[in-house]
Amino acid sequence: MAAREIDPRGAKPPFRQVAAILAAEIKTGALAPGSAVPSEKALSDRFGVARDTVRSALRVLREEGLVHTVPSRGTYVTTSAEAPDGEQ
Amino acid sequence: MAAREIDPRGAKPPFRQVAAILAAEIKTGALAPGSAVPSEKALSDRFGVARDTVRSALRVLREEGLVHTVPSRGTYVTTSAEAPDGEQ
DNA sequence: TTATATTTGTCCGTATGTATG
DNA sequence: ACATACATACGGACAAATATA
Repeated sequence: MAAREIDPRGAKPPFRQVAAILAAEIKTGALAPGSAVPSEKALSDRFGVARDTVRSALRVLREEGLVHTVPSRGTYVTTSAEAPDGEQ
Repeated sequence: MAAREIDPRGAKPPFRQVAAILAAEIKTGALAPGSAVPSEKALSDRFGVARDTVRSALRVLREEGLVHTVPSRGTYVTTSAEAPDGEQ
C-alpha cells in the first residue's frame, strides 16, 4: 500500500515536504509548464494537510519561480518564457 | 500596444477598476445622462472580466447614484432630474 | 399568437487573498 | 498547523421581463 506522503514528524516540516513533491512533479513534467496546479483544496485533500499548509508550500514554489499564482484564478506552472531569470 | 485596462493584480480589485473607468466616462460625458450603459455582457467582453465583476462595478455606480438599473431593460446614466440629492 | 433574442436577476460551484482564532 | 469566515473573482445555468420579427 501507499505510504503516507507527508510525515508530520519528519525532518522537514509538512509544507516543505509538499513543496518538494510538487517541485519534483514539475521537474519530471508530470505537471506541465503552463498547466494549472491542482487547487489548494485538491492538494489539501490529496496530502491530508490543511489548506494553509498547501499555501505555504505554494509560496515556496513561487519564490523559486516554479509557479505563479493569479488571485481568484489559480496557480500555474511557470513556463520558460515566463521565467525572469533565464530558461533553465 | 494597448494597455490592458484591467489589472487582476492591481492595487484596486477589478470591479473597482471597472467602476472607476465607467464613472470617468460618465463624468466626461462619453456616457451621456439618460443614455444606456452597455449591457453587462458587453462590458464583460470589453474589459475581459466575468459578468459577476461587471455587476459588482455597476452596483458601486448605483450606490453613487451615477446610474440606475431597470430589470430586463438595462442600466442608464442618471440625469440631474433623476438625482435624489439636489438637482445639479 | 408564437418564436427568438436580449438583458437583468438569481443561484450554484469553485478558486484565491486576507484575517481571525 | 489547523479551522473558519469573509471578500473577490470566474464560469455556468436558468428564470423572468422585454423587444422585435
